[in-house]
Amino acid sequence: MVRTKMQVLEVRKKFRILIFFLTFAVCLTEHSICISKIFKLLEAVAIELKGLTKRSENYSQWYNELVVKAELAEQADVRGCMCIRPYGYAIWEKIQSILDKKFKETGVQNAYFPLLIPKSFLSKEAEHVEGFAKECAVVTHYRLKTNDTHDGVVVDPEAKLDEELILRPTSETIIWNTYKNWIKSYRDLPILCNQWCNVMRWEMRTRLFLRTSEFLWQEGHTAHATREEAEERAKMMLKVYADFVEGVMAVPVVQGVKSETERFAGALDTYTIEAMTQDGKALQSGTSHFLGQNFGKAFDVSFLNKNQEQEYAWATSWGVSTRLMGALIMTHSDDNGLVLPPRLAPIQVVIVPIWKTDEQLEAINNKVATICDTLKSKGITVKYDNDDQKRPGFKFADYELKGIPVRLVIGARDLENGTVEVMRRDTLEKETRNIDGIEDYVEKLLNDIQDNIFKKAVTFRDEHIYECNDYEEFKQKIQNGGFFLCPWDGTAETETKIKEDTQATIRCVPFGIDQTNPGVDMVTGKPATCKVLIAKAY
RNA sequence: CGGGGUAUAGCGCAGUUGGUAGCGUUCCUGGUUUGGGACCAGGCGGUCGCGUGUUCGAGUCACGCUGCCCCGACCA
Repeated sequence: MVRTKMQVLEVRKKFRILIFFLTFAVCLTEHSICISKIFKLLEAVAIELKGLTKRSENYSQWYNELVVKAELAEQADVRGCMCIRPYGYAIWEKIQSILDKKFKETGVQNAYFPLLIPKSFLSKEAEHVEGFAKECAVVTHYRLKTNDTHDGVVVDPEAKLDEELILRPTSETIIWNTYKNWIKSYRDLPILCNQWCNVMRWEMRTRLFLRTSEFLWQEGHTAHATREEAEERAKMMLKVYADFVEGVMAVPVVQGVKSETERFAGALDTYTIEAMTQDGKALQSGTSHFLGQNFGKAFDVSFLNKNQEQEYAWATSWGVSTRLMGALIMTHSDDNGLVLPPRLAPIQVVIVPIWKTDEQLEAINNKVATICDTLKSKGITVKYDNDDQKRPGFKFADYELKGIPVRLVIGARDLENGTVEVMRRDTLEKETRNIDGIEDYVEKLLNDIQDNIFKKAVTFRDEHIYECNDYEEFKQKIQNGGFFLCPWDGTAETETKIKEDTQATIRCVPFGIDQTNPGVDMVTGKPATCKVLIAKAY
């Protein structure tokens, strides 16, 4: 990180204190002022100057610090839960509004189903309960009683529930229990519902946005008269996700289908999009499930088809969560902080004035007012920060940390020359341009940034996808991250062995690759059924 | 659930053989500043996680409890 003048002054101050201590230490050697203290102070000086941890030093720590320092989210004082701060939530709201529109364009309607689900519902689909039981939080009582001293101290719950409730880990059960009442005839189908909500999964280990006990998501649940229609819907929604994640978030993904062991509990097929993080791991960013008739049978949802036959309804479900925020961060951001794609940035352009006198500020204010109006008329969100409580250098660093795509700086000097300084966040390149027509330039620049960060991410991903047929070579190379395209014999045993040996898992059977003659399995040497994508995952 | 660590000002930390708590930062006030995270001066802010015990006296010692973090198990 570039050391600023002010930081240098700060170091000098710290060293003055240090030298003071050292002098003291020399004077009082017989009293043995601890050398370790001096080292501790040195360490403190180093930490203070470091700012954000570098990605190359500790990727995991860099991520955690960035989420907090960019004011996206923080750990709540509740086990495994997070508080999403206004800036982070603004990004989520943009994700929501754009996706919501895309869903509706395919005929989906929004609805809402309860947070609490009777425990017995979960048990109705055998595989489903197997997959989720361990992650369920259970409501066993209602009404707390306070203690006898009436000092407001809440003690034990008083009334036990006859039937315990679970907090939804996902809503297939309550929704299909409801669909039973909605579906009598093929004329009632399809039903295409989505809900934006929270779910709760009692995870052992959590990380902000990537895995939290409570998280926000959308879950779509559709019911269809035919198998073909349901399968088509599941694939259609995966395409909606992939188009959104690549087109709006500028995050490239690999699309594919999950292996049997990795697929959703209760699904016949799980389609997935897998993003690659900068440390070469896979991040499952969205899934779409073809559920067959499993939930139709479990909840007795049947209808009279066109041939006058009673038939169980066919189902899909599909979801993306606040985990997308993690994918966003781990694809684009750098050692200076967040890098946001313009199409998702809550603020796309920030304008910082630099002035000495009130007259100068007023002149800049007037000039900026017209620029802001023109930008807004182009649909660009712009923030003018003439707060005189903060110095320009502070603002520069802060807006870089927050990932604002474009920064304009206008000072008294620029007013005289008719210029403006333009900085793009993705490359941190600065240039001075004529202030006339700057709005058109900014509009073009935003598009350039969107394209550039996507291309950069695609290049990075493609450089880290390897074809591999040799298990020894694989075991060695996978330790440095990356996606590996390998022939697989289709057995769960092989999958387990790979996981035990390397911690890597089969992410998917990717679409769009040649599967004729997949070769022989690199672990067992048996004929392969297909080539699969293997990676370590978040 | 097992192993380890930790708990002192909003945040990050120091606190020696037990003697009544301090540093940095944040925040507030005033002034000087403002083209890359300002400086100087002054000020506010803590029943030291909770409980019991030992002691004339506990942040410090003992015992118990609780929260959080790390490692493992777990993770559609």
